[in-house]
Amino acid sequence: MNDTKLENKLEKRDIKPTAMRLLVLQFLTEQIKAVSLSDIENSLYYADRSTLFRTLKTFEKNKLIHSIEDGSGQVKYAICLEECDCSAQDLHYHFHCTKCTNTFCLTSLSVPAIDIPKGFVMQQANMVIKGVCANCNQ
Amino acid sequence: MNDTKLENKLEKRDIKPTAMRLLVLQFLTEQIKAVSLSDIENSLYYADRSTLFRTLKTFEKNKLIHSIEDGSGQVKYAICLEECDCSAQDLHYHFHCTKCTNTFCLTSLSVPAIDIPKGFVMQQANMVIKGVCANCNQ
DNA sequence: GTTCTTGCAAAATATTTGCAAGACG
DNA sequence: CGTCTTGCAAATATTTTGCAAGAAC
Repeated sequence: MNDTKLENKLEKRDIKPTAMRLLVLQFLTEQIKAVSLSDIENSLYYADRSTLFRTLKTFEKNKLIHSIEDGSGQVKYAICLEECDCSAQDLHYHFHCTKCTNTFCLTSLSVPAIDIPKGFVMQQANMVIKGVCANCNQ
Repeated sequence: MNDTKLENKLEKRDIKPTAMRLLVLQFLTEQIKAVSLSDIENSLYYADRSTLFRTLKTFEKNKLIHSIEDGSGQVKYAICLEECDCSAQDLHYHFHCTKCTNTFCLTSLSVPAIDIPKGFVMQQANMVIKGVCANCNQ
């Protein structure tokens, strides 16, 4: 993906496109799995941890990415789909492989409507399936 | 619940019923919400954090309780249903209220079968719905 | 006496914030 | 100049482990 497209993605979510943010976004775009703060820190090793942290928070707040708590002890982040605003309608499952500890978005599988109890209001969800991924299961 | 019943619960899961473990189990049994290590520490304030930690790990390994990562930054624990062995068949949703930060098991709502991709093996899951609970939503 | 459990202390891991320097407009 | 962003450092929060004393059998 070229820089112009990345810039557009940021601006569409009202995020000022700085060099750092473009790098982080590019990195996230290249991934097929959800990544942790440490993953990013190790890949963009010249970037500071707190900058990355705040970048991710900004991205998440503006719904460019979503976070996943997969039980690994580290929060993972992944890019949202183009039109996603991370509402209850945009739900998808995540798969966390307990062998390789990778976490993938299963975007092709939408979560069926959930009939939550009366009085409860659903805003978002964190759906993580745990097991062994196809790659580790050979 | 009396001590004999609590003891039976532990022995049924091959856990030696010590005084500490009975206290922790009793506390967990009394809760209508999932509790964190800190919650237990504050309630059983004479008990040591690491003892409680190891007690919970033992309980979890032997499938007396299950853990929930609700994104609060703290792992929460809740008692399994009587015949639950926390396999994929025993799945239920959890509701995490972002106002009061409480997390409840929605045991009445079973999770529909999930058609995960070929080659993937599902072992367990962490299903957390986030929003506002009935109590906070008044 | 051997094994399991517990308590104290400290280590390890992750997240989050304060503050000042720098970039941007 | 004023606001936003970044980097360094340190604080905070939570989980996890080492080790020795004690309890259980």
